[in-house]
Amino acid sequence: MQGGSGFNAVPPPFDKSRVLDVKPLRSLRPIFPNANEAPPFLCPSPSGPFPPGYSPFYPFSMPSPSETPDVNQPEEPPTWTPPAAPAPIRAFRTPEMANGDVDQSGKEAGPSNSKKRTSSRTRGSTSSQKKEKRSKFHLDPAITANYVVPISQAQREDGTRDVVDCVLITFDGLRRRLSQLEDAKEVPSGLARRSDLRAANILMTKGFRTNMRKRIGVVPGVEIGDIFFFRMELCMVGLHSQSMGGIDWIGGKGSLDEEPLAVSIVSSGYYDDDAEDKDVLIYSGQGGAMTRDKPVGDQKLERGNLALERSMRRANEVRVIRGIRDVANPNAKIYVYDGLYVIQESWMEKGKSGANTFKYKLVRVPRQPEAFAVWKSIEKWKENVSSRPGLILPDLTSGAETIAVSLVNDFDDEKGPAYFNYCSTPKYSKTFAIVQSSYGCGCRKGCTAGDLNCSCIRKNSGDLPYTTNGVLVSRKPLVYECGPSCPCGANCKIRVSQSGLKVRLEVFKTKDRGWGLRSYDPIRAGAFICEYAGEVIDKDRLKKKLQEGDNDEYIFDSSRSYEPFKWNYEPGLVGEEATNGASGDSDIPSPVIMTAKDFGNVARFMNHSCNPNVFWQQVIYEENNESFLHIAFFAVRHIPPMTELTYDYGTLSQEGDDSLNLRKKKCLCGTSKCRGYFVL
DNA sequence: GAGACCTCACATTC
DNA sequence: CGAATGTGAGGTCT
Repeated sequence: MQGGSGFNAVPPPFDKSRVLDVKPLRSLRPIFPNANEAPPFLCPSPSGPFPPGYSPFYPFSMPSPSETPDVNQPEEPPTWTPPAAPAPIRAFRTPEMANGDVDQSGKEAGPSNSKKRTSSRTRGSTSSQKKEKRSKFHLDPAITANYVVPISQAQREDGTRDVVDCVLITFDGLRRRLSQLEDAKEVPSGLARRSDLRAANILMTKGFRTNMRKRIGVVPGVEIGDIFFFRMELCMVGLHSQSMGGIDWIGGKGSLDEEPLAVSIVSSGYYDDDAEDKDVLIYSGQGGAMTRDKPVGDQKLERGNLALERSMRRANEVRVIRGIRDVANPNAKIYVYDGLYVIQESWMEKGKSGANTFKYKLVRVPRQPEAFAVWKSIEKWKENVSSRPGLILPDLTSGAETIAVSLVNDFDDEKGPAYFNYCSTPKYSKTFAIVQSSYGCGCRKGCTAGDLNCSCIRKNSGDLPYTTNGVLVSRKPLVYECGPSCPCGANCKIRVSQSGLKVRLEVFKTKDRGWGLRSYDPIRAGAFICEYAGEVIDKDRLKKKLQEGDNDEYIFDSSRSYEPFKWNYEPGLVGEEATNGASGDSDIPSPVIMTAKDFGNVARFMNHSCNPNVFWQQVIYEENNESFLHIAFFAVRHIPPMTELTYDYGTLSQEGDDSLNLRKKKCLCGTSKCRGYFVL
């Protein structure tokens, strides 16, 4: 995920200047360097003098840069070693098997034997070693044992952007796969529910997590504006390690000289917090709420409440995560990391039920990039498009898409991109129809997961390629969607990419890369964004076009070389040798080349990045009794609103052709993985 | 070290 | 659709 709050062409995915802004705000550096060596608690006056070993408090004095962990250090990408042998997750044990074989699964899980190693009381550098406990779930050992954990011990303690991305992408890949199995009821009931918890449990048991060392302030690799779709995601990247609790803290384990200090809170609306203001949050303490076996009671100054109280006295920063109702899925919440806050005051008041409730007034530390504030602005723009500053056109598609796409320039005076014809689907000439016997499935009521009588599901190797939420489960050489001759209705789960835009997009002027594309809505990993529409041409015509000096900057070419990246949880499908899940695979009838110079859709505005947040996937479905390939774009990871959408344009597979080499351009993606150039 | 306790989840059902 | 409900997880703490 990329930080995504810049209004003005912040080059995602990694705007270093923005992160630099955050750094000085970090104040109290290791308060508890080590539980065993920590000096007794001291509370210096804000203006000093400060006891040795303590940094002064912000804002009275800035911490010295050398004491601030450098979020922007060159990152060591996690080395990714796929398992030696493919281990499909489909191989779940039945409960009977698992119960009869508990010892074996424990043994096979490897690290689980090491739980004696450290006392659970030790904190600091050894804290993560105790975590390698046994999973509660009885999985086929082949799933867990073969899995090489690509997270080093150091990365487990302290993350980087790449490690955080890796953890989240792996988590959601596994979660989607489990969810797919659950939908298909391929797993014994009861084992499959809550794929989020199960995925997190499997990975965390293997030590597949980061930032386990709890800390006050900045969490390396997590950026303000990052979004999460499950509480477990917050745990896995060390942003907030309580799986349910709203307040997370360190210290205070019963000893008097070690007071608890809050590190983070999640405001999700369970208590009546006041979360309307973008910079101020009135947060309720924990406890006292009515549960099944307990009536409403007064809150006590203990646990999280005590930690918040102590953090207020010390003017410590507290990370704030705001839970927001997901408009696309009203049952669910999206968690937005809104940066650091300080607690300005606290009081006790009578809640609705008459019981005493703690209240904390948290105020956002200034000079941080906007996050929640962006959401508030977008809310207004969506109500009334003309309130969007810099708006040129409310809908540049002139109604061709199901959802309007704004054209905005809040950067300079340019009035819009060069003229082109908007078309929402690719223009194929007859010669490109795929010779393929086309036949529909027979599902009258819509295709249901696990129904192997459905020929469309069978074409997708027996899986429904999308989850119930319409999220793509795995990258594949080809995804088969239902077509017009399928009797399933338009609401069929296998009609995701053909049903048009789902998120509110904006074409905007970037600061140095022409026009770009971004979204007002949050986009979760695997969600469909748009397809690539243009005129389909063949290789020869492309070559000729370029030799004639046509300066076409809107080419899509699936036959280029694409940087491999791991997205599916399943090892083997998209492995180290496979490229973009496409080229070189015999499943692909023919490469797809399109130009969107004269005819195209929003996808023509997506810029290149060497570390993109969007990937393409070939999709096929039949139209007018002939099948055509489509290029559909899906989110690599969760993408916060207003983050520029980018994909990898790929590199040329055959070097030496001058007309092609001329199309190399200097890359401005600014990511740590930048190759230095890209190909138009 | 085992287990009780705490908790602003989530999905499903009504 | 909101409320009710059941099954949860990691961390804290005894």
